[in-house]
Amino acid sequence: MDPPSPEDPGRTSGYTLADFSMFAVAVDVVLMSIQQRELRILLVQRGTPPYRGGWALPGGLVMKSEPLEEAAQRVVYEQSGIVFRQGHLEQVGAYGDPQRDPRTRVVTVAFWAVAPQSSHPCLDSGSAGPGAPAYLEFVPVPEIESGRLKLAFDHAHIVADTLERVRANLETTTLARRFCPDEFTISQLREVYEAVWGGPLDAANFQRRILQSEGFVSPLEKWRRPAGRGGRPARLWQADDGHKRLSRPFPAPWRGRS
Amino acid sequence: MDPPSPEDPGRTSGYTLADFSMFAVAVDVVLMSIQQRELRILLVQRGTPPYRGGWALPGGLVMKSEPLEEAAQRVVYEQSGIVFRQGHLEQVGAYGDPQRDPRTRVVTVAFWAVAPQSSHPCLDSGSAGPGAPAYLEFVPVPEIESGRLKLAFDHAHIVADTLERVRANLETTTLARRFCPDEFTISQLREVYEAVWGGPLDAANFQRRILQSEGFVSPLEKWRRPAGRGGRPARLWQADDGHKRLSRPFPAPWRGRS
DNA sequence: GCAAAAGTGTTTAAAATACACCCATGC
DNA sequence: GCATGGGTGTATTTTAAACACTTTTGC
Repeated sequence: MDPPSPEDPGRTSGYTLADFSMFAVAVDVVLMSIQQRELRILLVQRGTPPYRGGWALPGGLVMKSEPLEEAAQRVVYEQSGIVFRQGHLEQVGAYGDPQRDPRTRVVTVAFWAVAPQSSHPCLDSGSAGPGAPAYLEFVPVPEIESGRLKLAFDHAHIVADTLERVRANLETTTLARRFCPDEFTISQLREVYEAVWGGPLDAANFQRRILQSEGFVSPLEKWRRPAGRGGRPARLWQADDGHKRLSRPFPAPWRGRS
Repeated sequence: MDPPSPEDPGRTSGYTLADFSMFAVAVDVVLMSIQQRELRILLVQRGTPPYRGGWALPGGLVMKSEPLEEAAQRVVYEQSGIVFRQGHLEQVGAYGDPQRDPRTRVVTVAFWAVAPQSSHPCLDSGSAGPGAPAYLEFVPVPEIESGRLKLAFDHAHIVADTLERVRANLETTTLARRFCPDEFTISQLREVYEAVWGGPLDAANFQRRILQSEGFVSPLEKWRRPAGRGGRPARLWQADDGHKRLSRPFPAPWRGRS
């Protein structure tokens, strides 16, 4: 909208009720998982037009009296069979460009969530209705960010915004714990940072830095046996309560310093 | 939604088209301004039910083919006469609780923006239709955060989320420049930080820290005469291009350190 | 001259970085 | 023993914080 000229007689005049229509409201979910030390995002191959055969985020329309968060959990379950924790769901934002869906105007609310590590997506054999995906898998983030994979709608935009948010939040909050099981080692936590930031961290300094942050992790009197070809047993830790902002940001080497 | 039981025969069965309805979509805007060294937010006193007479954020329904950002600019202009820059508009998120509006289900997309310092809101004498506010003013943030002022709908929640975001972004981005005019002094920039964070900063250390951050400000060969009872003239600076993430976060004393 | 605001210098404390080194295990 | 991963110690560099001090103006 051009800045309206101040000499307009009445600023709210000129509209009729027909100008204000109802909208289709949808949710799209960026479901993340770390597998083989790589950050991955669940993508579905669309079984119906538009963008039939193209890659997209799991998503769908919100029901009449359904909270947005519940819709996000529902569509992920319907399309992949994956159930994730309520606390591990966070909003990215609303995407409402009038042209974003070629069929009709849709405002979509994007969420991101963490899938349990063990979870593997599976198609719903019982239903192949509209919206049912043809195929789905956890795709490594580098493959998506390279641009080789074309995503439907504005989903590339949604993914980019989400990754920026998640990477930034790793610096300033205790978010990394969400990617870990209930009991975890400091190395597992470090692998989260390395997978999301996409680069190695000094294990010694990482350990100290985490333990210095109050309210991040608490020690357990348990140890994990070394896997593979040996190594000292690692102490297990549990997450402290709540999703907190760190008192001091966690230093991120992945961004060029001035 | 409870986690659905895995033995459900078909995950997508059981819905009919009637379950997916159309929604009213609105925008609400947290318009900020620094006046008398205080951060303030534009609030309108509602002229129509619900919450008639209560305080609320400027907002309204989105039109059929209107981008969300344009709707945000439009409703602020209609309700206050204030026009702000496109670049100074950022989304906070979508708020879609089924009970958030007592009349019908409304999904609102919240934005925050910066008003030019000189701008003062005025009612639209030409129109008193539905949605036209009865009164409006820039209310100091401490007054809102104290809880003495009750806000309509979930607007207290929107304001809280916005303030958290803006305060955090001052640390990690060059956001503060948006609150300044085209040419400004380092003290003016510091006053932005002090108003938003709500506490004093060391002027000497602040100056150095800003100048060390590449891509924040560029010097002009201009100086501002001291106001009031004297003082050394201050150099004027201009904002470097774009809204950038700082290479190193700006230290915030307002958050307790561990 | 004196007060006020802008801006620089200097000292001290704290934090990040790099990396050497010890610990406990599997084979 | 040796490789492997867990974990601690320590020297070095970088950054933040506190505040003394100089500069340039208005009155």
